Amino acid sequence: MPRVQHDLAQMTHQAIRKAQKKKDLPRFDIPEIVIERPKSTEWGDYSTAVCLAAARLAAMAPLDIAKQVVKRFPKTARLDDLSISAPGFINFSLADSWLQSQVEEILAQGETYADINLGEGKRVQVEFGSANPTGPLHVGFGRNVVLGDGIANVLAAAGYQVQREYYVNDAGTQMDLFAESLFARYAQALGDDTPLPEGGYQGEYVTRWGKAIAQRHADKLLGMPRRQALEQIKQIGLEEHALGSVRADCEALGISYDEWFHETTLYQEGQFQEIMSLLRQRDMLEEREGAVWFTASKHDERLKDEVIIRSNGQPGYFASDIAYHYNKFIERGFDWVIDVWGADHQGHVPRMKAMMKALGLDPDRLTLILYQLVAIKKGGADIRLSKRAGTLVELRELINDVGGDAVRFVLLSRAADSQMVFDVDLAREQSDSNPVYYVQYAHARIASILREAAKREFSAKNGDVSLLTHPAELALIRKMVDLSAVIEKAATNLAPHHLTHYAQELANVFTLFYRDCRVLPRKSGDPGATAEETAARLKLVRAARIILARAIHLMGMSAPDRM
RNA sequence: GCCCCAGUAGCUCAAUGGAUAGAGCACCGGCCUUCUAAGCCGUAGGUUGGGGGUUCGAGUCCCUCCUGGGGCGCCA
Repeated sequence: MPRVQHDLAQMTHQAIRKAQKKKDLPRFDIPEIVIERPKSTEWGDYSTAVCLAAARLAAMAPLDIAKQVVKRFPKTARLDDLSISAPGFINFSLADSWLQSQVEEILAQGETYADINLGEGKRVQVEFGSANPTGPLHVGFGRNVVLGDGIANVLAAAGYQVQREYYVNDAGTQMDLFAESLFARYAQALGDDTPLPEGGYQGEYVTRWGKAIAQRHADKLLGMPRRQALEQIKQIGLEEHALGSVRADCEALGISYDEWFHETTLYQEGQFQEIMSLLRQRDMLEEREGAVWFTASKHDERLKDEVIIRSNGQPGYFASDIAYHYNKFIERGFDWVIDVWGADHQGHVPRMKAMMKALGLDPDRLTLILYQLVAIKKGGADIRLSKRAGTLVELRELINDVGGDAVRFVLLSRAADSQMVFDVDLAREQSDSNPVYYVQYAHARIASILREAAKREFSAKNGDVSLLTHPAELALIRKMVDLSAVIEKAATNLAPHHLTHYAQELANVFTLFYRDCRVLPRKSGDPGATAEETAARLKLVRAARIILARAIHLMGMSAPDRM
């Protein structure tokens, strides 16, 4: 758990304080100390610009402040060089001996080496996916699940206790409409001329599912009263088809949920009534025009009131959301809840925050992650996605063509805020040059070296890590040590896309090491490596495999031994 | 009209307010007798949409304009 930047910031702080005590520096409030990775290696491994920020406060030149800080800097075996560069940066360089020791450390700790304890065991729920279960997932929802699962992975590595949940919207009008559409296709498959309902689901898959149900259940449903038949076909469509395909897609992408939470359960056991009376007590409800409204405008003038129970007596989606979040926080006691939504739900965010206040909960305990919708390009043309109109590009189709890992990598590699254009044809064409293979290939290469070493009976056992002095070896270790910082950055910003960049960099420095440093001796001619080097490098290679596999697993992908 | 998000290399995208803005793809030129060539090396590519401001320092923060995406339902 090497939180190098964190520790350096503390040490810098100590140094400034000490210099102030000794009157080498005047008294001033120490600004936040940010330790960063400089772009060029000539500035060392880490640097800070705190002296520039302090110049005005101290009424001194940044360079002079830096000299005092360096003079008072605590001794540490971790660093072997402290330097100052104009106009007042302090540059830190990690000691080779410390870097080498990390190889042993990684071998001892395994894949949890880079984990940190930011979360201190707090219970966090990440709810993602949660598409209406009225059809197969399309590419846009692929982004949702990949982002959500990536966030969950990163938070788990950062010391949170994470629960992954899919909210199944199995109540409400969309579901009824879906049931009616499905019933029509089912009846049609049996030669009964039932028309699609107005505004019904037109997608080809509804026909397909209708046919399948007709085959499996014959005309059983046609004989029932319509109400009962719709209820039955809703259940069949949901469990056997819609959720079944969601589960299969998630599996193909390497995603598994802890809980599939059904909306309908919110309306059982009187839970919903409880919440309504709670809101009534807090004077957040009002009856108007035959409906029950949530009076968000009482708390914040900028907000609009929202219908909770429609004039037809049916609760709306917001009613479910209130009950659902009451359940998350109060019934199940999560410390923090993260919901992952498409940007088309952005207007909903302020109401959710108002709801938290109305329930007497700190709004900061609920984080809404919004990702920009995926634009699809196919055959050179932009496609407008609509599940009801049946113009979606199925995620399954893409996974079959390109593979789950490649789809996942592409969808993960962009920040949630970026409006990504997914060119389906290009993704297929370039599937061979997808960076995911570069990363996995590096892992397979490592596995290959270790296989060969075992076959030729070379062992890392007595390897002396202090022999790892080649620039390519040290560069590799530096990058491995950096994983903690990447986890921290991804966890604090809820931005797992950093992992994809890190994995590529790590694969790259490994490949350069592979090019420059022979691990196993050649069988003829110049062996390329002494017995001692082989043993030490085998240790390094094993450690590299651990860190690379960790990065790959955090992205939810497989780390193959052969390709 | 109001609100949210974005605009960075030919394309797809990175870059906790820091030093010379980086990758991948595509293009061009080299490299397999060696632990995996799904690889390596090299060349080229930029007024970070325009303008103003804050700051020692701005792709990043603020204002404004332009362009694109999304939202402003008793749908979810």
